[in-house]
Formats: sequence, C-alpha cells, structure tokens
Amino acid sequence: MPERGRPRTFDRTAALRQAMELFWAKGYEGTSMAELTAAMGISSPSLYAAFGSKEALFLEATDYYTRTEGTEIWTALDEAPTACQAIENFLRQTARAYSQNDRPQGCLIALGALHKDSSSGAICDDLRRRRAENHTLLLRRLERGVAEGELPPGFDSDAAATFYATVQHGMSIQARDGASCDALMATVAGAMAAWQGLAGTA
Amino acid sequence: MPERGRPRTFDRTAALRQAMELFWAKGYEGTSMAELTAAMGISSPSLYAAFGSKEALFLEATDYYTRTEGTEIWTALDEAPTACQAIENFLRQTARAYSQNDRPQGCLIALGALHKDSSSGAICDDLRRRRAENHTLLLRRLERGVAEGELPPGFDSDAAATFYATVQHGMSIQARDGASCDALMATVAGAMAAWQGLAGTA
DNA sequence: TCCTTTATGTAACGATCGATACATAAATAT
DNA sequence: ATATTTATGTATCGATCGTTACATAAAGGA
Repeated sequence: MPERGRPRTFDRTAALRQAMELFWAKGYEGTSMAELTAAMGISSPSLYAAFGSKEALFLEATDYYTRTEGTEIWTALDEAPTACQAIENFLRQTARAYSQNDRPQGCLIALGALHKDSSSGAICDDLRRRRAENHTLLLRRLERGVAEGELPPGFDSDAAATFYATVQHGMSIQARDGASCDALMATVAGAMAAWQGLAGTA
Repeated sequence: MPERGRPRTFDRTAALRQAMELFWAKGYEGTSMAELTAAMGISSPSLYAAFGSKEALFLEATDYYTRTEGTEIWTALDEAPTACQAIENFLRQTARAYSQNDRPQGCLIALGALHKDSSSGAICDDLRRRRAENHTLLLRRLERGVAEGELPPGFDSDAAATFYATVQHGMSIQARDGASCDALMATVAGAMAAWQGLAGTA
C-alpha cells in the first residue's frame, strides 16, 4: 500500500534540497515560488501537492537543513573530552562550515527570517525556537563541565552559553560579508580568549 | 530662491523618520510601499517626488539612522581614556540601545538587508560598506591603544576589531529574539572576559 | 495677470506575488 | 474492464508589488 495512484516523476528529497539551498541563500521572503519551481525542476501544482505551501516547504527545508548541514558543529560538542575543547571545536567547525564556497555562507537558522512579518510570523517563530534549542545544547554541555568539576560551582553556564551562541550568530553575518575561514578563526580566537576569564574568576 | 512652486504639506524629516523606523523593524524587502505611505502619512506620488524611489528612500533612511540612532555607541569609543574601557562602553551602550522597547530591537545596519537579491543588491552592498566602516572605527581605537602603549606592539588590532564587531552583530540577532538588556550584558561580560587574553599573551 | 514651477490626489499601470481549477495521464484495487 | 486514486501540464486566478500618467492646486517670477 505504499503507492497508490500515479507515481511522482521527481525525487522529492532532491527537490527539497534544492529548495533548502535557495531559502538558505535568499531567505524566506527573498525566495519566490517561481525561483523555487525553477530550481526544483517541477511545476507549481506539483510543488503544492508534494509540500503543501511555501511556508510548509520552508519548515520542511529547515528541518532537512538541521539534519544534513553543519551536523559536525554539534557532534563536536559532546565528543570533546572537556567543555573548553567542546566550545572551541564547536566554534572552529562553525568557522569552517560558514565559509564554504560550494554552499551559501552563514547559517539558515540564523539568517532565514529575522523580520517578523505578517506573512512570515510562523516562520520567524520556528527559527527562533531552533536558535533557542541550539542555546540549550551549549548550556547542557557547560553544565556537564560544572558537574564534572572542570568548571567552578559558581560558573554561570547560562550566561556563557548566551555569549557563545551570540558569537556564532555574529559569525553568520560576518560570513555573509564574505569573510574567509581564517577571518572567522580570528573571531574564534577572541571568543576562546574569554574562556579563562569566564572559568577562572566566577 | 529657496522655495519655488507649491510648498509640500508634510514634514520631510518626520516622514523620513517614519520610513526609517519601518525599515528598521521589517527590513528592506519586508517593507512595502503601501506600508511606507501609510506610516509616512503621504501619497505614493508625494513619496516619489520627495525621495525618488524605495531604494533611494532606504539609503537616505539608513543615513538618517546613522546620524540619529545609537550615536552614543560610537562616541563612547573615542571618549573613554583607555581602549579597554572604550570597548566595554561600546558594548554596554550597544546592549542598552539594542534592547529599548520604544523602538525596533537590534541594528538596522546589521539586519536591514542580509540577503543579496536581484532587487536589493545595491542596498545590501551599502549596508555591508557601513558595517565595514564600523569595523574600521573599532580598529582605529585599538591601534590608538597600541600607539599609546596600553596594548603590546604585537597586538592584532584587526583580529580584535573583527571579534568585537562580530559580537555586536550577534547581539542584534539576540536582541531580535527578545533578549533583555541584562541578557545582552551577559554577552558583554563574555566579550570583555576575552580582553586580558587578547591583550596579555599576544 | 499670465507663466512657470513644484506638490497633491485619483487612478491605474505592467509585473510579479502565492496559490488553484481543470482536464489529462498513469498507477492500483475490485 | 471499470473505478478509484494520485500526479502532471496548462493556464490563470485575485492580490499585491513598485511605479507612474494625468489633471488639479498653490506657490513665486515676469
């Protein structure tokens, strides 16, 4: 029973990836249905039959983004033996991923829809929720550092997580301005220079 | 000879301020001419006669923005006696300005047009140029710190300026996510914790 | 007073926006 | 073979996009 009726003639996942790259490069509002259908290689009715609407397509595209792009950024968090190395790897992987030339620069979650419009309200909220989730991942790793005794008991994990998440968001804009991986690494060095000050004198 | 023909019936500067606030809140692409004329209280032909086009209006609005909004952020840079205090005041003023409730959160220069569209190409480039100017202001202040002996000769002023500019850009997104002034101050504390590491062991 | 100049108000321009109606094609179910 | 279900292709929907003709109103210059 998996297939009834006429089978679709295009690869749904491949079309979704094309949509993701377009949204990634131009944002939600900046991407038109005409551009989407052209990039995905399908007609407008096929797109609506397969994905529902432009808004639903964006939500599915961001979900696909989090599952396929920049995963090395977040796996680095848990695999590093110390919280310090975890944060540094997190930022270094970010610098590398954001400056790749074979894909849009910066992060779709950070840049996809920053302005709360009447049409993109749900989109904006969804991205905001995903940013909050990323903040939580940083927070959990830092709290683990406190639990393991690497960081002092009075360490403000939430403030530190906010700081490093904010640095990452800034790196998206920096990458959009054409910064190279080396230039992004300068920001990483600055952010890691803060580690001793944050961990030492809490 | 200052006035020939029928005088305009609206305050051009007041209308420009309304346009600025709208662009600030919703971005270039996200703001429509209908919204602009409604907020400015004028008709479409009056807008075009006074400002030329939507693109020209945005450029003039961003110029008005830099002359009127957040000036305390940049004056703090030169007035502080030390580079360290200059950067800290710069960031603290940023935290305060970005979280005000009587105006849009974050920075128009950082958030106004991040996606290089076919229509907003010139807009995007103009904002990018303004961000580069802000980076230069930070760079000059740090170089002055080196010249005055506050910072060691090998201090990488450019890398530090990039770091602090990136933190400020991230604070725009953080502010858009609803962060309070106190929450932004956590990021400021993190960024300033990096100072000793950057200035000490260069 | 007449002419020029600039601004306003109404109305609408062509283009593009996101989204669909409709008929047809291709598969399974009975 | 017929009915049902799903996808495709063409053509277009009403709404909104940024922009502008056109006639009229209000000022200064001759």
